[in-house]
Amino acid sequence: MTVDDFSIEEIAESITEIWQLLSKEQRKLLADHITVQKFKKNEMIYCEDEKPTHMMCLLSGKVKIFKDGVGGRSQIIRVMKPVEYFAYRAYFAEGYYVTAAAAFEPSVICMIPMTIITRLLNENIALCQFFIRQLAIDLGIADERTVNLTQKHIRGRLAEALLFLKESYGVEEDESTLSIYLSREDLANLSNMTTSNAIRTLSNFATEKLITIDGRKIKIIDEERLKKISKIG
Amino acid sequence: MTVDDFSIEEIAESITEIWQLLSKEQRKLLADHITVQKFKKNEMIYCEDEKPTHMMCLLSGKVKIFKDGVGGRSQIIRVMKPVEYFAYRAYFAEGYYVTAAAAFEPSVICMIPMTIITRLLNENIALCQFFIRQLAIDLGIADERTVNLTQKHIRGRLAEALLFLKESYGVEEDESTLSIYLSREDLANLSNMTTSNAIRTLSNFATEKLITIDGRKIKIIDEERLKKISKIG
DNA sequence: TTAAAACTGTGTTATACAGCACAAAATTAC
DNA sequence: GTAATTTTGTGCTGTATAACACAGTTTTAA
Repeated sequence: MTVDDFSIEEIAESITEIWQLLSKEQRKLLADHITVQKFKKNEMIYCEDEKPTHMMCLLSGKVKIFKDGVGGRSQIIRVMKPVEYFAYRAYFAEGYYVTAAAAFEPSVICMIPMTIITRLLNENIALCQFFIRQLAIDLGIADERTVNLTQKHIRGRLAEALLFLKESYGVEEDESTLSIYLSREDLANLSNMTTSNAIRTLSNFATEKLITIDGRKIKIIDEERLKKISKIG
Repeated sequence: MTVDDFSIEEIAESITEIWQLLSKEQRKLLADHITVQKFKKNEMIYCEDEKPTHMMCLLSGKVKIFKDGVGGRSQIIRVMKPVEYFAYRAYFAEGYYVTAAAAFEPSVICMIPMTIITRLLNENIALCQFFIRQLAIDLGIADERTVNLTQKHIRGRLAEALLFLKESYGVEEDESTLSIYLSREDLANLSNMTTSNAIRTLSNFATEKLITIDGRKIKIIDEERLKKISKIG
């Protein structure tokens, strides 16, 4: 049995965090309703104000969750890496999406109808608790982020964004080059600043030998000083 | 049977949203472990970095959830009114409080040990779903708020705060005076600005006949224009 | 292969907002 | 009831950061 080139075993392996919580029948129910979808670079996955129908699990690639604000300025709220779940909040809150999602890179996403999740939730306490934990963690991060984005200065915010990217997506074999290559604009949208200021501040960091930049490749040289800059704001 | 002057029936009536989800034995378990605590005006309820032990339900009074940021500047994250639940997020996320809570006014709070909640969660799906819903709603609000606080201008943020207070705590008999009397500093901390700017912008709003101010009493006169100011930022 | 579009970089200007100082008023404490 | 403290209000100054303009570079498309 396969779903769009992926065997159900492969998918189960990927979504093991949820899969292992389920009974045999529940797994069957899930397997029968899973679909897999591919997204090109920069393709939208879902849009703000849309009605949520599926929970998603990123199988491969990288995804941003963002929100368009005043004057077309976009704010990246969080980023997803494999294998993380997203797009379920709005359904649980019985509302519409307040964010949008797009692929940073070509991505493969596993889609599970929320109606199925709801059915499973009615008979599986462990699954309920999985979502409680996830939501609680994300809410804590959101509260932190609100204060950091509003109160820290530009250097602190950019330093934080770089460290955040390292933590989220890791580094290449050299142990210091960020594994994600973002445009300056995305970097700005992550750190709540204009593109010009992201460019300028990034150059300053390079001059100060905190990082090196080669196009979109960013190498973190002095993580300790970056942390300090991020902390003091 | 009473808990600090409150009969268990009175408390049950207050926390009905959770109470009605429970079986007879579960109610007994809860009732046996509930305590009630009173807080004076401005008294701290819990602090950042503390270990969470109890879920709380505000029975009467008004409470702010806030976070101290860079340079002692404090940001109000959300406000609670009776009968709302709070202080449970950190426990679910298996971490410490990332926020603090304090009483705006003399408040009475019902405390339920998280260990009891956890036990109940293991046997009560409806209760699980209650928390999933609450957390999902709060996360949506947090995401909205992040963008509003970072991107809107000062007037937009203050207008939003005033409307938010009206929505949260309602108005007095005259249908327009906000039922909560905040210091200019709290108003500033709610809207992410300095106290001086809160004062100034508030006066401007009064001059423009959007509101009237009499000490800490704020009367909303032109809600439509306020909404417009809040929306355009 | 060339044209078009998107991205990156830099300098200049404009401005929203913070920071500070100080006075008046209101509240709290003794 | 008087002093001390906190809160409110106002003006002035400084600065962080947005906004704009433009040029060079890279990527995409036809």
